[in-house]
Amino acid sequence: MVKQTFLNLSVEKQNKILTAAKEEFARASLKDASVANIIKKAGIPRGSFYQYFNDLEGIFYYLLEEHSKDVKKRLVDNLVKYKGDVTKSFIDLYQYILKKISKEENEAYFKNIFLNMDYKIEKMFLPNLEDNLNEIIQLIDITKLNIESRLQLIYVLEIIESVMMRNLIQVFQRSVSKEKNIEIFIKEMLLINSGIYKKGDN
Amino acid sequence: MVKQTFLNLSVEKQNKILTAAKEEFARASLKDASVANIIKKAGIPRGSFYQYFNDLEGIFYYLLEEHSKDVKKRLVDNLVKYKGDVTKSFIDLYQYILKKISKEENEAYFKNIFLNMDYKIEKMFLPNLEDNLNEIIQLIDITKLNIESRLQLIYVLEIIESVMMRNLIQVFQRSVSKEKNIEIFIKEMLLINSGIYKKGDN
DNA sequence: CACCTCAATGACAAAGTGTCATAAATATTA
DNA sequence: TAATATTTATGACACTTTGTCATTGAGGTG
Repeated sequence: MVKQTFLNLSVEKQNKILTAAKEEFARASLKDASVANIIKKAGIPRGSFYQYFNDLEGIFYYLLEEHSKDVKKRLVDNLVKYKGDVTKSFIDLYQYILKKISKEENEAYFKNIFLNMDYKIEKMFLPNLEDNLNEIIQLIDITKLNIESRLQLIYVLEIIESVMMRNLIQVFQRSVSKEKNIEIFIKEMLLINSGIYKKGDN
Repeated sequence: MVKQTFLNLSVEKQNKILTAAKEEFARASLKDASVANIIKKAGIPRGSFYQYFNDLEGIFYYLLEEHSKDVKKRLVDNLVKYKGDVTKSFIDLYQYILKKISKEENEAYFKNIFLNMDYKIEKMFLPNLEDNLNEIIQLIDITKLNIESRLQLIYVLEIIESVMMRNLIQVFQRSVSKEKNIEIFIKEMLLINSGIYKKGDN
């Protein structure tokens, strides 16, 4: 958890600490990173760190939250732009995230995050369906979807998010080009759209 | 990594250590568990532990491997039993895993695993598609599937595994009964089967 | 018995964690 | 302005854990 003390700090000092933290998380996963390294890089005493955050996780999730907000905003924008088309919105979102995590200055940082992505981090990273459900659901055009209830729409969103996340992780896991990776994601989305079973056989 | 020295030990001694480790991993996640606790519980000196395993992860993944083998066997059995029907095979597999992880004596252990499931653990836990692909693919009846290539079949399997895994995690994350959880998984499988888009609209 | 191989042992250095009492800085009030 | 209250800064400290390593012990073999 971030503490009020940190938020009271000048923006410059905040940034100095956040930058140091990001460097540390670019060097090592949450599991292997250390408070010791962050304070060394930021040039602050140990005690200060613990005035600002509860622990290492605190600053890790604080950093991650920025991206989370950004991703959610893009999804909402997309749903408006594509008039509620879920598939188009998520394919665009996928490309947006991919571009972001591939940026030179972010790559090592996101590599550590994605290769150690657990479901707590995933929940933080993606627009949290449980919290923002209503806002997102309202924007979706359900007339094209093969669903009969709000609950089924949630299932659809969860399936898409699962598939999206796994594909993003594979960016760092497999030696596949960005272009190929997008192609695979789109193909999987199309499979989900049309169904994996032959029509009529079900 | 497990070392040969451990495998040379008597089965009783091996079990004493594995039991202690399982207790520790029932108490805490991989991140929070400690070698110190395992050796205390097992009553072995510190040096011995490091003769048997490289580190904590070593024994963690060694334990997990047992389940991995078991799950893979069940999937193969299912594919035979259900004559290559992917959906039926995975729904049965899902129920099998759910039953196993809900067992009294396993619950705390699996809770820690699933709530801290990252993609490295996931890869270990599930029948590894990359390693066992051929064996599994051969058993699948593709005539019912809406696919045109071997590659698409892999996509289908990956989608199913993603969805399965997320639902398993939610057993421990959400306060939903086992029955309801199975129901949701089945509904999601049916959605994937028939497609999330209305037929003809695509 | 002498030798060899492999297992057992626990002291140790290194590294990190989170806390706490105290000092310093800043804000508030009289 | 001076006194007081609040907030922030600091680093020493106790504690926990890790992985190593030199030494000891046990069992088998020629």
